[in-house]
Formats: sequence, C-alpha cells, structure tokens
Amino acid sequence: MIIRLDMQSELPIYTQLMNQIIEGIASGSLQPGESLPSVRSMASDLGVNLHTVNKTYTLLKQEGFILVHRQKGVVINPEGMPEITAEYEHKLHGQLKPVVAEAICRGMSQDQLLTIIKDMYKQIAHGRKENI
Amino acid sequence: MIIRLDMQSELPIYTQLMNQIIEGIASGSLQPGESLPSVRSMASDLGVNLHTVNKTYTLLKQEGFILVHRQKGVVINPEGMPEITAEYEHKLHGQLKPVVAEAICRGMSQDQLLTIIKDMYKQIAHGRKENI
Amino acid sequence: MIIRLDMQSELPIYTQLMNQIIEGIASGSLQPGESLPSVRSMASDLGVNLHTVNKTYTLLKQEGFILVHRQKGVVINPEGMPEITAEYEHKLHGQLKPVVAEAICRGMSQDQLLTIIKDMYKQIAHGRKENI
Amino acid sequence: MIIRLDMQSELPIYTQLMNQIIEGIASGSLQPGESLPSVRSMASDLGVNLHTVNKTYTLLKQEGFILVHRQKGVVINPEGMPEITAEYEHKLHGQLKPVVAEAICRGMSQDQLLTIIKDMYKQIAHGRKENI
DNA sequence: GTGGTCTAGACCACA
DNA sequence: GTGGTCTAGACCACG
Repeated sequence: MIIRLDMQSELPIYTQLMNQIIEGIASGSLQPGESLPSVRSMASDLGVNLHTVNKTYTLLKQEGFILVHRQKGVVINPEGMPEITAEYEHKLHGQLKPVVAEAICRGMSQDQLLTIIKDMYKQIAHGRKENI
Repeated sequence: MIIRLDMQSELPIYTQLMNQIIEGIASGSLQPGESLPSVRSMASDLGVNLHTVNKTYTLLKQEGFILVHRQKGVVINPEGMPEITAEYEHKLHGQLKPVVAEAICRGMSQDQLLTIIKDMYKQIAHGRKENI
Repeated sequence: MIIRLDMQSELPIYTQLMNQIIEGIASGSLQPGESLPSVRSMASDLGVNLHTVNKTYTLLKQEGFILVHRQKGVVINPEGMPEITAEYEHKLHGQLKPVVAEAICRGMSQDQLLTIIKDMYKQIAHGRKENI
Repeated sequence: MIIRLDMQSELPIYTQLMNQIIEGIASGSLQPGESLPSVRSMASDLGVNLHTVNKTYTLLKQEGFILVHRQKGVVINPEGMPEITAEYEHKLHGQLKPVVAEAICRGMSQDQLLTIIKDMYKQIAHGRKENI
C-alpha cells in the first residue's frame, strides 16, 4: 500500500498516516489479519521520526483498528473493526456539522452534497471488491 | 445568537468560534448585512482574549463570510456568501474523505451515512426558514 | 467629479479621498483654480465624518495640491502643482520598489509592467485633453 | 540576507519585513527551496517580537511565497512563485494608480517614470544573475 | 470606541 | 527546538 504524506499540510503527519491506514482498510487494500511494517521500518520508509509512527499506531490500537502482538508485530485487527458506538456517532456529528454548515452557506444543495458522498463511497468501496 | 465554547476541546477556540458563526449563517440566525459584536465586546462576552476573536474575524474576512465596514463595524457579507470554488471543493473532499473512510471501516452503510447528512441538512435548513 | 469610497477597503477613507482628488487633478477633471466643496458639504455628500474630510484637505494643503482661502474656500492650487523634489523622488522609490519586486517574483517581464504603466498614463492623460 | 527595519516608519514592521523578503526573492538572494530562519531566531535577530515575524510568515505563506515544511522548517516555495492572477492584477492596478496619478500631477513625463521603473528592474534583476 | 499593531510571557502539540 | 495557540496589557490610527 502506497502512503503519501504532505509535509506542508496543516494536518500533523501522524494524523495523515492514521487517515491513510484507515482508508486502506476501508478500501480493502489492507485486510484484517494482514501485518503492517514495524515502527522502525515504516518510519525509515517514510522518512519520518519513530515517535510519529509510534503515535499513529498507538492511536489506531486505542480505537481498535490494529493489534500489536509482541511476536507477530502489528496487524490489522483480525476480529473485525470497531463498532458504531454512541461515542463514535457523537464524534462523527462533530466532524460533519461544520462541514455541512459551510456547504449550506456556500449554497450547495443537499443533493449536490449527497452526490459527493455517494461518489466517495463508490470510489472507496469499489477498490474493496477488487482487493478482496 | 448563542455561542458555546468548550475550553477543554482539542479544537482551538478561534476555530470553534468560526464554526459556530458559519453555522449561524447557514441556519439563518445570522442574516447577510447583520452586524456582529465588536472584537472587544464579543471577547468579553465569551470570556476570551480579544486576539482570539480577532483571529476568528480575520479568517472569516479572508474567506469572504464577513467584512469590516469602516462605519458599520463587522457585518455578515451583505453581497452573499463565498462561491463553490474548485479550491473549496478540494478542501471539502479532503475534509470528507477520512470521515467517510472511517464510517465504512466501522460498517456503516451508505444509506445510514446519507441519512445522517440529510438530518443535519434539515436541522440547519429548518432554522433557516424560521429565521427568515 | 464623482468620488467613490470603499468602506470595506483597507485604505483609510481620507487616503482614498486624497488619491481620488489627486487623480482628478491628474486627469484634468479638476483644474487649477477650480474650487472644491467645503469640508461640511463634502462630508455630508459622501456620508463621512467631518474630521475625515478635514484630514484629507490638510494633507493636500501640506503637499501643495490645494489652497485654503478664508473667503474663496478650498481651491486647486492655481499656481500649479508641487515640484518633483528629492523628497518626493525618495517617496516614489519607496512606493514603487515593493510593487516592482512582487511583479518580478511573479514572473512579470519588464515589458509587461511598462505596458501597464503606459496604459495607465494614457488612460489618465486622455481624460486630460477632454477636460482642458 | 540583510534586513533593515525602520521602527519610525508608518509601515507596520511585519509589512516592511514582508517587502524585504519578497525583494530578496526577486533579486535572487533568496532562492526557491532555501530555508528561512525560524520565527524565534528571526525575531531575536531583528529585535522584534516573535508574533510580528509570525504574522509576516503567515501572510507570505497565504500568498504562496513560502511554505512551512514540518521537517525543514520555513522555506522559500520550491515549486516557484505565485502566478499572475486576475486578483493580483487588480491589486497591482490599485497600487499603481495613485502613484502614477501623483507623478502626472507633479509634471513627470511618461518617459521619466518608465526610466525609473526600468532602473529599478535592472537593479533588482542584476542581483538576480549574481546570486544564481 | 473601533480595529490594527506590537510586546511579553506562557503552554502545548509536533517531530 | 519548532510553529501554533492563548492571555494580558499597551499604543495608535481611524472615524
């Protein structure tokens, strides 16, 4: 899986890395049980600090996306992904609300926005079939 | 218009303030041409430093949501809101993609997500009618 | 002579007013000896504060563009315009340098910039003939 | 690169600093990809507050002259300078018009003004060759 | 009284 | 050590 980091982005590197791994899982290019590079090798591959990769893995583990085995190393959680908890729904609302509000301000219709979401779903889920 | 700030949030205060003003515009509780409190009074109302409010206003001004009239003070842009530019669409995609990806990971169906968006649209646009 | 003020501009009103009067003189729509409205009437015409017009007139007088007679009121200096002093050349350099530097940065050729200046000269001087 | 600030000038410090960095880029003494001092070190070198330098950098970043690399720090935009957009041309006109008008008022011929611009171009572009 | 600018000093997230 | 954020307090230009 190819990872692209933008060193000029306002998003911290560890966040970009997290997002891309989650997108990888969503698209199926990273399958449950599949192993991820060690902290050291990932860091040297990407040319970033150990701490940065470490933080990414720690957060992904906390949320239940990955497991860190002492022997097998880092793997995508083979028992499946975290559930849709109330806490998650709350976070989701908090993330979406300002985005939707700005879209409305700029005069984007509900349909326009829904179409963008659908396209995004298709684009990601499409890869899913190919990769399974 | 009532503004609520969470001083424990990871989001900077000026971002929270920006979001709430944009939501206020989207919901119609802030109408184009309407004036906003001065930096100083807003700051003292919210119990934050005037520089924090100043940063919010500066950013909203740059994006075209508000403008600073030398006589009327700070007002919601009476000429309407910023357009849906290519730049904005790019930003929108960047904001939505990780959110959609995580939703897919957690097994949320496309319809579930679309429903959440629709509800959010309705909730905001509903206030719009009331306030007009 | 029509004066347009932009209340949203970053330039102070008195500066905009000054610039437009100078442009009026340059284009010939304001002739030496011609009289300008009194501070009070100019202020009420434009809907601005007395102090603002006063400041404009004071500055124009200091630089020699206008005279303030106790009886005739405010007139464009009938003895002609201020000279090209060393002080003025210094100011001119200071104004042009950052503008030229940014143009070069953005890859504007010398000819492109000179063409813009020539066009501007023509546009202003053209009015001059019509108005004389 | 040597930077000179005039603490008595009517121009804000952050504007003077901005102008000089842009002039530095135009003259080639600051090359694309080259890194700039950190906010703190620049501030202490110049004897100004770090927020002042910060504002300069923020503005230069917004206009695309520099970018903040998470590893290399602040660098002159290696992908080249911002383009000549319609927005920029509008700003340029607004900056030049009052300057040209005053020059005409004072009886400066078109050729005199063009010569000044050419000299300025040569002076800046001359350094460019030496520095490349 | 308004926004704009500047200073001083502080904490935090990031790498 | 870096930039980003926040606070407190000050002066000035503007209207």
